[in-house]
Amino acid sequence: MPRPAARPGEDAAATRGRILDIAQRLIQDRGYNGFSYRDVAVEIGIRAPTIHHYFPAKSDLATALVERYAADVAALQAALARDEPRPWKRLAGYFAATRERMLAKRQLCLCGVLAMEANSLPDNVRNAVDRFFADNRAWVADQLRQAKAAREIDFSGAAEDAAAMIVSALQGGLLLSRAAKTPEPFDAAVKQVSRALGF
Amino acid sequence: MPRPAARPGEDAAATRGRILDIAQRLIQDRGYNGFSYRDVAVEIGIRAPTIHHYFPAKSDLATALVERYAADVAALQAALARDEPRPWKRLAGYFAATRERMLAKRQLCLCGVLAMEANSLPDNVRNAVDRFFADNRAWVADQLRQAKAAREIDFSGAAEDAAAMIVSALQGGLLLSRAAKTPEPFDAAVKQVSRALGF
DNA sequence: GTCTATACGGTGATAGAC
DNA sequence: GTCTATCACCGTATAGAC
Repeated sequence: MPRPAARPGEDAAATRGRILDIAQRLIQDRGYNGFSYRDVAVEIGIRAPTIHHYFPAKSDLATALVERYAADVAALQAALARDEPRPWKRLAGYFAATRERMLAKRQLCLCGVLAMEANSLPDNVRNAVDRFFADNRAWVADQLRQAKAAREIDFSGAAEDAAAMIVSALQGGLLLSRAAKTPEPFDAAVKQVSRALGF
Repeated sequence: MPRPAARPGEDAAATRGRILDIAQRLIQDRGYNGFSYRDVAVEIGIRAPTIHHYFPAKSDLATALVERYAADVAALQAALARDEPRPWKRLAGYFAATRERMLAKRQLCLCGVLAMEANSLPDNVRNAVDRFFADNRAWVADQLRQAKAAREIDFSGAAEDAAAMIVSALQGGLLLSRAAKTPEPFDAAVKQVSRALGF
């Protein structure tokens, strides 16, 4: 009789959104193979099979998650490009956003986690993750070129290589910080990257 | 009657070694939560419960694995320090060894994978992984200081920060290369790191 | 040292009632 | 839209025979 909430009329897409939010947090926390529909269900207050109504298979949930996540990051990058005229400041904003969004909650990048587990993931998910990193590298490389042209920063070699190094350092820094249970390794890596670029 | 091999007298510690080898490959491939005793058993040609004879719990296997892996890497670093008088060459050898050992088999660093899954790992395993990265950072920082003192390379800032950046970039590069199914991102990241140091 | 048998819970998924 | 019931596994782990 005393069933808390979220039954019939509770809303339509609201439940779907909650499923995505909780699943994303759980994956960032424990990985794709480390969470179950049941885990998500108990947090919402529904039964596990109900989730199949929104996402028939677990891989459907993962696919939707990566798409939403990639769109969020792309929106952040677009906002930085719109609001911040100095390219080097856009890069700094990107670093800071990575730190805030991920490290404040002691979480890794969703796509970083899924890249690690790529070998046990359906192809469409794996391809979406690959695209995420390719897009990020391209965006970072673009800012690097603009900042260099504006003489705000300096680096030798191709912008694409520098971008690969930067994205790798961010992902790896998150990894080391998780193992160490402190933001120190991530912060040290980002500090050194910034210094190498000259800001 | 036609039982292939590895029965009673097959040897003592040989089976233990095979278990470790196969389990390490599977973890690097699919993660700690992505492999089972059964997977290991079928590859060896024994039954799953037999493995409990060698490693009572799965976490015991993981612990032994991290210890052996850390010892292997430490031995490599010691060999480089012994055989290579130029510190910058030792760093280059460390980068190359990471590339060969991991990327040739399309595998990640064992401790990188376990760091990702740290939240669902027993404390002793997590601590061993943390120690692995701390030791690696310390070794890299040491080579950086020596190479700088010998005027072989140059970098600004603290050697510890640069080491954090380097270890992070290596781990992240492996991650991006797994997603991309090509060594290109790793190679690009390492190329840029080398260039930033001046070799 | 390896086996068979077994316990017991978790997992993704489906069918059908309300 | 959510439930209950149920399925067919798979997972780690233990007990005891050989």
